[in-house]
Order: sequence, then C-alpha cells, then structure tokens
Amino acid sequence: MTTPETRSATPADLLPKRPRGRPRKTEGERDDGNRRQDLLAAAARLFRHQGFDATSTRDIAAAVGMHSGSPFYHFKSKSALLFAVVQEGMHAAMARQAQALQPPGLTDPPSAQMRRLIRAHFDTLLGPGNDFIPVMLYESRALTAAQRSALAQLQDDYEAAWTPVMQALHTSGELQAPVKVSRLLILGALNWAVQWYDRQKGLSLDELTDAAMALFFARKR
Amino acid sequence: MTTPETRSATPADLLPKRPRGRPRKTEGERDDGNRRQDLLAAAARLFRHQGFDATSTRDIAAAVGMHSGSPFYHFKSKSALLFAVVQEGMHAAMARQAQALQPPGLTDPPSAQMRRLIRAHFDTLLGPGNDFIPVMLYESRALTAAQRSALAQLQDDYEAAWTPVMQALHTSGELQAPVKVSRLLILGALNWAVQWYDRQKGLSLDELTDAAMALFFARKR
DNA sequence: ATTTTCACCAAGCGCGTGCTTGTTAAAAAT
DNA sequence: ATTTTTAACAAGCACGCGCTTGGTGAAAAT
Repeated sequence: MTTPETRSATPADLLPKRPRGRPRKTEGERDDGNRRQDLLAAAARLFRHQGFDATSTRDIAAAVGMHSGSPFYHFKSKSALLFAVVQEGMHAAMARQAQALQPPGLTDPPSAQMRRLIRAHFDTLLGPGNDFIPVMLYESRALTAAQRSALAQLQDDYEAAWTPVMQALHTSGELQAPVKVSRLLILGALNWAVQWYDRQKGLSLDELTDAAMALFFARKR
Repeated sequence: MTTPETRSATPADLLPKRPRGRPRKTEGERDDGNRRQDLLAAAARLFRHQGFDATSTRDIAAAVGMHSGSPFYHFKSKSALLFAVVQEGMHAAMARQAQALQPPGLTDPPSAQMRRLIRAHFDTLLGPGNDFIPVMLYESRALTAAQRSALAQLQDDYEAAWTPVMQALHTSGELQAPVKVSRLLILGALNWAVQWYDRQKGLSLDELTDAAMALFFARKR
C-alpha cells in the first residue's frame, strides 16, 4: 500500500526531481560542495529549533529536497554532521573575533577593546542566520568524546582572547571582581542572551552591548 | 533465545525482586508516594546528565529497580514525568527564595537583599543533588505547549522578586545599567554557572556570590 | 473471611530511527 | 567515443523506543 519512502515526511512524488549526477560548473565557476553547504545550513536550523535528537536525518534530507539516505553520501554519520556544524560555527566566530581585535584596535583603551569583543560575540551569537553557535552551545552533548575535545580546544582559543583585555580592566579598576571567574560570569551572561534576545523587539545589538558594558564595568575615575 | 525483557538494560534476573503489592505503612506512618519520589529523583539525574531524549523510560525504570513498563503506573507519559521534575524544581526554588527574602531581610539594604537572592539562586542551581532546576533550564523544550506555559508562569513569579531589589540598586547608583536588561543578563550569568561550576574545585558558593556581587554592582560612595 | 485496592511484573505491539547496499543518470576526464 | 567519477535515488534492515494490556501477590478495608 505505502512504499517505504512514501512513509517519510516528503513523498518521493513531491520532491523537486533534482537532476542526478554531477552538478554543472557554470562557465568554469567552482560550484563544489554547494549541496554540502545546503545540508549544513539546514541541519543547523533544525538542530537549533528542535534539538539534535528530535531532528531526524530524514528531516534534514527533506529540507534540502533529498531522499532519506542521501545525506550519508556527504557526511558519514548524523553526529559527524553535527560536528561539522559546530566547527563551522567556531571558525566563523574566531574570524569575527580576529577582525574585532585587529590593529589599530590593539592600541586603544581596554574598555574599547572589550566593547568590540562583546559586540563581535553578539554578532556571532545573535546575528541573522547564525544558527551554528547556538547549536554548539546547546547540542554539543551529542558529540563523541573525541569530537568534544577537539571542540574544547577551539573554545579555549576563543576564550583566551578575553583574558588580557580583562586583566587590563582589572588593573585600571574598571573591573572589580577577579578576572577568571568574571570571564566565566560575563560569557555566561552573553551566551544566555540566545534564550531571550529577539531581533524584532526594540533592543539593537549596539544597545545590548552598551547595557552589558555598563553592567560589568565601572566608569573610570 | 532472548526474552524481550532480557534485552533491556537490566535483566529481570538481576533485579532486587522487590515485594509486590502495597507497601507497608509502618506503624501508621504515611509511606505514600515514596516510589514516585524515587522515580522523580532518578529521572532528574538521568535527564540532567544524558538529556531528555537520550534517556529512555527503561533507563529510569532500571535506575529504581523497576521493569520497563512500571513507571507508567505512576506517570501517564514520559513528558508528564519531565513536567513533574521541573515543577518540583520550581517549587523548591521558590521556597528557598521566600526564605531568603523573609523578614527581617526586607528591611536591610538592597545590596544585602540582592546578595541573599543570588546566594539562594546558587543554592537551588548548584547545591548537592539539585538536578531539577538544571533539567528545567536545558530540557524544557521537550514539554508540551500547555506544560511550557504553566512553567512560564512559575518562572515569571520567581523572576518578579528580583525587580524591586534591582530597582532600588539602580536608584542608589550601585547598578549602572537599565534594570530590565540587567536582570536578564545577571540571571544569564548565574544560570550559565551550571555549565562550569564544580563543587569540588576550590570556589565555594559564598565566594562565587561575592564575585558576582563585585562584578555587577559598584561600591556605594 | 472475603473483597477491594495498590503497586508492580511479564510480554509484546507498532513505529520511527540511523544507516546500508545496489543502482542510475549526468557530467567530466580521457 | 569511451570510461570514470560524482551525486544522488530506491528500497529496506535491524534496533530501540514509548506505551499498553492482562495478570498477580500482598496489604488494607469491610
């Protein structure tokens, strides 16, 4: 009565009937890996909004118009797909951070550096279409041990950039609490914004950054 | 070859062979619902450490020495069990909060009230055996819409207690940033501590509270 | 002494899951 | 013109899942 694939979310008959085989390289253009990128973006969106366990590989396939087994050509397992998502997210985050700290930024006052660090963090966290980092923050448990420790290395690198700036703020008296625990508390406050921040609701990322700066750091006197 | 129940995590032969039927009411003592409490505690522990989806009802049953179908006598569904866990957590949290704000606490300075609010929050969040609130923070997505809105009501009540205290701190100049966004950022910083705080590792809850106070609030002058 | 209630066991059903295997059509390389 | 490579489809397997149903022994109520 029902063929197996018909039981899936998107029946074969309704799929866009994408042409098989190699994709076209339009006029020497590199079109390589476009479908892989599609899978990554769709997986990130679904993982973020339904969670890793509640998202089936069939959901992801359907979201990009593939049949249920096809994603496994691009990723050897569902967990490998998750790892690719968080890796992509961290690479983008570190690129954005590097841009924020790039000279001449290194020469201006610590509070200005800190402001740019926070602003960049909010960008990767709350910017439009940035599902990768929220997935990393809330779905990393589903990674294997090896994947998790590789991810931890990236996170350490990212967080290390905050320490010298905060050290300077502590020395100048603008940061009153110990540096180490302050970094944990501050990053927590920022990361938690994923839970409540709504781009449509009045508060801009710049205003949010101002509020955070005012909350954490005393005015110099 | 293998009987169905033998395939489960804990074979029937290895179960403690608990006596059937009604539990004893020792000398008129109320022993009612003890097994239900056991299920709640076991579910909270497992939900916290493996996540809701990754925890099977068989895992929970095995953790209290039951067979796979028995938890459904006490809870009509897995999601009802989750809801009972988070409800229990919120009730305990509000009781602890009420104790922290209880007179004569209401008459002493806002910073002292705030300190006790934060300290109480850390207790319910990071205290020994308190798995209920971490589960609420990270597994609520698995609740039904009705359950989620019932939970939201409790959370609103809990958070409402913070506003007047923070308002007073803002007026006195100890809190420099706007009250509303400050509350969100501060609660985020505190809640995120679930991710990194380790009771064994040097920092006590009192010291953590001191650090948070120093980070968020300027000394009065 | 009999009946009812309680708390659980024993067995298993139906379903959705991650993933595999064999095949195929189009593009690229030769 | 032929061969090779790529990117997907088509079908389905084995397994673990939430949950149900009927039965059972012990305690409590009558």
